[in-house]
Amino acid sequence: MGHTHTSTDLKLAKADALCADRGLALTPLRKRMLELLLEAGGPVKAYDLLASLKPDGTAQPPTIYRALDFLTQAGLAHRVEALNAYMACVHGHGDEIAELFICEGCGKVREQHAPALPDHTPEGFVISRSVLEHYGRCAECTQG
Amino acid sequence: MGHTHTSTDLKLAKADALCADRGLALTPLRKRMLELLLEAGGPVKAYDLLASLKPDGTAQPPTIYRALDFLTQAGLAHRVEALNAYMACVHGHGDEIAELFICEGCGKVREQHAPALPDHTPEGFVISRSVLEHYGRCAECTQG
DNA sequence: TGCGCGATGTCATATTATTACATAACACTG
DNA sequence: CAGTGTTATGTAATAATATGACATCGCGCA
Repeated sequence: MGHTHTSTDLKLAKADALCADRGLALTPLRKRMLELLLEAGGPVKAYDLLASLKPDGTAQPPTIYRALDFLTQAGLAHRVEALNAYMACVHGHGDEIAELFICEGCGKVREQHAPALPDHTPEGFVISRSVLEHYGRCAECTQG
Repeated sequence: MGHTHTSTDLKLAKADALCADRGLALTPLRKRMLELLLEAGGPVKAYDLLASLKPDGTAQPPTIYRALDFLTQAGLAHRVEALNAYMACVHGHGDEIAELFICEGCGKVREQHAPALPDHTPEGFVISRSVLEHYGRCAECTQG
C-alpha cells in the first residue's frame, strides 16, 4: 500500500502548488475534501461527501458547500449540474472550458477541453461560465 | 387584447399538432403548463409554476413535475440545469440539440441549435442527452 | 495585547424533487 | 352493459439538495 494513493497525493501536491501560486488557502479541510473527490474518481453527491468527511454525522452542510465553492472557484473541482454532483478536476483549464462525457452505465466521466467560444454565440453575448455535459454510454458500456 | 396571446396560442396549436402526430396526449393540464411556460417567456422555477397553476396553493409538486417530465420528453420544454428551472421550447429540434445562452443581467435566454455530435466525443461514446448552457451577459446588458 | 479578517462550527430553514398510494377517466373486451 | 387494464391525476408524506444567520476560532499584524 501507499501505492494506491500515489496519484491522489500527486494531484494534491499540484493543488497545493497552484493555490500557493495564486494566494489561495488550501486549508486542511479543503484539501481533505479534494482528497475525497479524487479518491472517488468520479462525481460525488454533496451529502455523501458530508458522510465521508465525518461518518459520525456531525458535519453540517455548510461545511461541504463552502469547501466545494472554494474548490470549484479555484478550478480544482467541477459541479456536474445535471447530477447535482461534484468531481475533482484533474486538468487545470486555462482559458478553456470543461466538457464532460458522463457514462450512465458505469458512471465514469471523461473530461475534455472545449474552446471558450462556441460556434454560434449570439452577437455581443459575453460568456462567463459554460456548462457542457453529455450523457450516454461509453465504449465499454455499449457492448451488448 | 387577444393580441398578446396570439403567439402563445399559435405555439400551443403547434404543440397539439406535434403530440397528435406522435400519439402523445397533450392533456388540459399539460397544455396549461406549457401555456404558463410560454407566457413566462423564460426560465421558470417549478414551485413558481405550481403557484401559478393554483394560486390557492392546493396543487402538489408531483403535478408539475409529471407535467414537466412529459413536456421535456416531448421536446416541448427544456430544463435549465444550472438554474433548476424550466422553459418552453420554441424550436422543435430534430436531431439537433438545444444550446442555451442565458443572460444573468436580464434573465433572457437565447436558444440555438448545436450539432448532435460535439467535436471531440470520445471514441465509442454514444450520447443520449446533452446539456449546453452558457451564462453571461447579452449585448444589451453589457452596455455600461 | 487587541483588532481585523478569513475560515470553520452550528442551528435553523429554504428550496427542489420523489415515493407511495388512492382515485379518476377512458378504451377495450367479452 | 360489467369487468378490466392502462394512463393520467390527486394527495400526503418525506427525501434530497442547498442557503442564511450568527457564534467562534486562529492567525497576522498594528
